[in-house]
Amino acid sequence: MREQVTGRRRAATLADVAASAGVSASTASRALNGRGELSAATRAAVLEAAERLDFQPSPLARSLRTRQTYTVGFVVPDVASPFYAASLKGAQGALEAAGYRVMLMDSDQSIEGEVAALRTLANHQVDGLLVATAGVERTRFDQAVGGADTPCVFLDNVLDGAGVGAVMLENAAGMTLLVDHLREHGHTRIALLAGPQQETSGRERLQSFVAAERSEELVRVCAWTQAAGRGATLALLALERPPTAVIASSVELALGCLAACREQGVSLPDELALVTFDDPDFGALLEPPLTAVGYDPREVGRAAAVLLVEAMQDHGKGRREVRVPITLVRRRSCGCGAR
Amino acid sequence: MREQVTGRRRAATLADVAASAGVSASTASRALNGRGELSAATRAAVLEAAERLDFQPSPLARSLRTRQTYTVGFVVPDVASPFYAASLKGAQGALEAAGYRVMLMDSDQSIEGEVAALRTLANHQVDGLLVATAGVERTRFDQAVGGADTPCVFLDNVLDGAGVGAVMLENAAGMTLLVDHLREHGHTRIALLAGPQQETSGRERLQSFVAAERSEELVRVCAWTQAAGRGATLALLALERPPTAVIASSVELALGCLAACREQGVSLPDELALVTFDDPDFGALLEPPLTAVGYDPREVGRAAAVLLVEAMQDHGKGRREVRVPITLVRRRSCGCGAR
DNA sequence: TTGTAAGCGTTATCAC
DNA sequence: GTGATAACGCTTACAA
Repeated sequence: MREQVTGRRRAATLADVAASAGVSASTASRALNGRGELSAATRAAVLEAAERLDFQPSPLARSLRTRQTYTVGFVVPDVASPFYAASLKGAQGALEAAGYRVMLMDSDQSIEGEVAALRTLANHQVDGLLVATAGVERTRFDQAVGGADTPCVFLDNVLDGAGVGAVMLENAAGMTLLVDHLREHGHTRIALLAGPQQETSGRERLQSFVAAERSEELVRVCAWTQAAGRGATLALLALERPPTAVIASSVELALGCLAACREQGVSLPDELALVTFDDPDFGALLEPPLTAVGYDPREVGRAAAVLLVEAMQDHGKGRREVRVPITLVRRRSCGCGAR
Repeated sequence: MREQVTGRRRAATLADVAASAGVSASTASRALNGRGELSAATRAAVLEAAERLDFQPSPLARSLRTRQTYTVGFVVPDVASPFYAASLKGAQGALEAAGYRVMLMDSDQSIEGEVAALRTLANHQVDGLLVATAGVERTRFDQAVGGADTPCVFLDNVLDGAGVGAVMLENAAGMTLLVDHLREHGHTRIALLAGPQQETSGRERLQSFVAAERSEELVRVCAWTQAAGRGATLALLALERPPTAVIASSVELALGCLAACREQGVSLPDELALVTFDDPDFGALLEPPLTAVGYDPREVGRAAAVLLVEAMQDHGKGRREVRVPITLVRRRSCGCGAR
C-alpha cells in the first residue's frame, strides 16, 4: 500500500505478494507454483495479490536457486546467412513455445569464436545448446562446455557422435535426385561444385555424388562462395572435354557458376545444364530459372529445438538424428521445358 | 584440493577461490574486480587461486546482486529476413565486443508478439533494448517495458520520439538518387511501388518520392512481398498511360515487378525501366542486372548497438539519431549501358 | 496446511 | 587492508 507515492515503484517481489496476501513467502511461492497442498482460500488470496501487484517472478533469482535458466544457447558460424537465419527463426519459435529463451552467439566461422561462445554459454548455465559447429574437435568441445551434462543438439554441421542429437538435411537423397534428373536429360559428363569437406553437408553431398557417378574427375571442392563457384566453373569450362552439366552444392556456388557462364557466353541450359542444392526465393527469376533441390530451412532449426526440449525435459532416450526432407523443383536450367 | 576424486567436479565458486587463497570471500571479490585497496600480495594470491581453479564468476549471482545483466534484448519482426538477420549480426558483434550478450526475440510481425517479447525481456532485467518495432503505440511500449528506464534504441522501424536513439537508412537521399537517375535517362512517368505506410522506411521513401515527383498518381502502396509487387505492377501495366519506369521500395517488390514483366512479356529496360531500394547479392545475376540503392545492413545493427552501449554506460547525452549511408549501384535495368 | 530458515554465488556496507 | 554480515529474490527442507 505504501510505495504508491511516486510513479516509479520498483517491481513487486514475492515478499510483497506474500505480505499483501498475509502469508509467508514460502506459502506464496507454493501457491504460485502449484506445489504442495494448501487451502483453496490461501491460494486464491495469493493469486489475487500477485495479480493485483502485477507480480513477475525474477528469472534471475529463480535460476540462481533452481539451477535452471530456461535459456538455450544458439551458436552458428554466421547468423547473417539465410540458412542459419532461417534455422534460428525455426528454433526460436519452438523454444519460445516451450518456455525457453534463446541467447545467440555468432562464432564468425572461427573455432576460437565457437569455443569462446560455448564457454560463455556454459558460464551462463544455459539449459541446452543448439550448435552448428564451425568445426571444433570433440575434446575441445567437451572442455569448452565444461564437461557439463548440458544437452546439445547439433544442426547442419555436425560433430561426429557428440551431443544428444543432430538434425541434417537429406543430403544423400537430394544429390541422388539431382544426378538422376540430369541423367534423364541425357547427361553423362556431370560435374560437381562441392562444398568444404570439413563440413557435414559438403561431405555428404560429395559422397553421394561420387557414389552415383563412380568418378571424381569432374569434382571441384570450393568454399561456399560465389567467387569460388565462378572460379571452379571457369576451370571446368576450360577443360579439354568440359562437362555438359553441373551440380552446385549450394546457391552461392550456383550463382558463381551462372556468373562464369555469362562471362564466357555459354548459354544455359543448351550448352551447359545447371542444377543446385538450395532453392532461393529468387530462383524462378534468374535467367534461366534454376532447377533446385529445395527444403524448409526453418524446419531444421525447429526440429533441433524439439529434440533439445525433449532432452532437457526427460534425460535419457539416447542420441537421436533427424533428417529434414528435400524436394526437387524443376525449372529451366536443367533443360526441362527448354528449346 | 579435495573434490578431485571424480571427473565431474562442480564449477569453482568464489568461496572456493577465497578458501584456496586463504582470504575471505569479500577480499577475493575485491581482488578479482580490482576494487578497493589491498596488498599486492593478497591480490596476487587470489588471482593465482582463481586461475588455478579456473574460476568463472556466476553471471546469475552477480546480476542478482548488481542488477546488471550485461544482456541486451533484440526484438525484430522476423529474424529470417535478410535485412534483420544482417542487422542482428552487426549488433551481436558490437555488443559482444563491449561485453554484452544478446537475447533474441522474434515478434513475428505482430504487436502482441512484440509486447510479449518486451515484457519477457524487461522481466529478465536486460540492460538495454534494440528493437525494430512491429508497430506498438508509445503507451503500450512504455507499459510493456514496465515504465523502466531501460535504454532502448530503435532501428529501421522507429517509434516516433521514443527511446534513447534510433538508426535508420538514408531513405530520403536514396529515393532522390533513384528518381534523379531515372530522370537522367529521360523518364517522366515514374511509378513507385511503395511499402507499408505504418513503417518508417515505407513512409520515408514514399514521402521523398512524392516530394520529388509532386504527384501520387503512380504510387502503389504494397506489403513487403513479391506477390504484392507483382500485383501492383500488373495494375500499373494495364493503365491507359502506363509508366515508363518504376521504382521498387525493396527487393521483394522489385522481384515481383520483374515477375510481372516477364509474364506480360514486357522487356526491361527498353519497355520499362526498373530500379530499387536494397541491393541483394544476386542483383547482378538477374536479367536484366538490377540497378539499386545499396547499403550495409549490418551497419544499422552495429550503429544501433554502439548507440545503446553508450547509453547504457553513461546515462544522459539525450536522444540521438544516426542514418546509415546508401549508394547507387548502376546496372542495366535502369537503361544504363543498354541497347 | 503453513511458517522458519537456509542457501544459490555474488557484491556492498560496515566495522575492525 | 581485510573480514563479518547482510542483502539480491527466490525455492525447499524441515518444523510446527
